Amino acid sequence: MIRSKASIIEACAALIAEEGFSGVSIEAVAARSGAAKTTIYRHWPSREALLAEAFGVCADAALPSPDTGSLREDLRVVLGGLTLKLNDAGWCSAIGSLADAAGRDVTLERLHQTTLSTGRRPLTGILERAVERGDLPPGLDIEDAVALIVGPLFYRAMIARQPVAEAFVARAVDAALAELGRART
Amino acid sequence: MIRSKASIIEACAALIAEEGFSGVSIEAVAARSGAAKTTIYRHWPSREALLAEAFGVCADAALPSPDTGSLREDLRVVLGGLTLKLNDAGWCSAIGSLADAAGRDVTLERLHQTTLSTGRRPLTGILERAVERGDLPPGLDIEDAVALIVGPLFYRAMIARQPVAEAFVARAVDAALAELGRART
DNA sequence: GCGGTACGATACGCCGCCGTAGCGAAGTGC
DNA sequence: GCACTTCGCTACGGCGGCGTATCGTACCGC
Repeated sequence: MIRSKASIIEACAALIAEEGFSGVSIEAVAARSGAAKTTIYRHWPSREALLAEAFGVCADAALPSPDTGSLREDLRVVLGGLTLKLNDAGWCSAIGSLADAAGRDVTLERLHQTTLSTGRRPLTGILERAVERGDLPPGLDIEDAVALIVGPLFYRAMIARQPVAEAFVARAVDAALAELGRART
Repeated sequence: MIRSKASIIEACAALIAEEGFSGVSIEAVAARSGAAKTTIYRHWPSREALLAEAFGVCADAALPSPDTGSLREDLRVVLGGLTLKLNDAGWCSAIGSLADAAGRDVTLERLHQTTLSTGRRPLTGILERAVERGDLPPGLDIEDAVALIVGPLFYRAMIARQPVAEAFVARAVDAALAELGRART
């Protein structure tokens, strides 16, 4: 039947958003989903397996992946999508608690890195196309560029824990592009 | 006597650095410090009180607060200090786990905000003096400026979880200053 | 409508942690 | 050196989570 699986994952994702990655217990998932604890253990071998699967649900919703031909416009679109997520407490809780837990568990570190690299793919794509067009200098370090662009946004939302305003995103883009547009030292 | 208090705080700070803010139990502190659980409860009314006090130890070590008259040089010094902390796994664990937990507990949110505003005071001081000297435009939004400057560094260390290189810090400074030096829109 | 499967409910033993209590042994002040 | 404080040790009842086992039942395909 597997009619319970979906509701279990949904409940688990909601709990991750509320309580954080390490604050979710199987008992709580069972209570919230209406499923029995036994049923959960029938579907997943361990707590980690369930969490990993449920995590995708609340963090994987992809960013837009525009290709307008204009670097600035592409960035505006993709960072608009990112801003929506950064201003969502549940998303921040999920990502933040996983990032935190990743420092103490190799398995979680892998999950976190996978999530990260999947999530920023739209952005790296934009940057690579901009390099091909000549809008950004060749040999650009994509990793550095991503950190320069989204770093201020993540800091604002997840460290300072304050809302990310559209005007601030614009400033961050201006700052990053001013630097990235220069030939490298 | 109070000879036990110091060792308890020290053990608690070490555990925060290792296990994160919400991964510390009184029993673990007792075992690690050599003190009895009873003694801990004699000194602190609750787990939270102890954690708050111990947190200061492993996160409060102040950044340098230079005033060389040169904005770039001041930034170089203070961000050098910050980079040392960001490349320390214990510091990241402490700050990151508190930032994460702050989303679910008002008391911890206050502690986190206090830690943040204390920690960035050297940086805000530098920026304010630069504005007074005319090196930065008047009316500069200090909050925005701080996020622009340190955001990429925090992202690199605590989100991407990779080492922060000196060259990257230089690029982040260049990017932020290029934007901050402009008149605001 | 009959077998098989997926499920819910309950109960179990185990563990780790909570916060408290009682006691005896050190160290400290005078 | 005596009173007093601080401390370590042990034990307690309670709680919540773990992962497993058992049993009864609802749903499915055919």
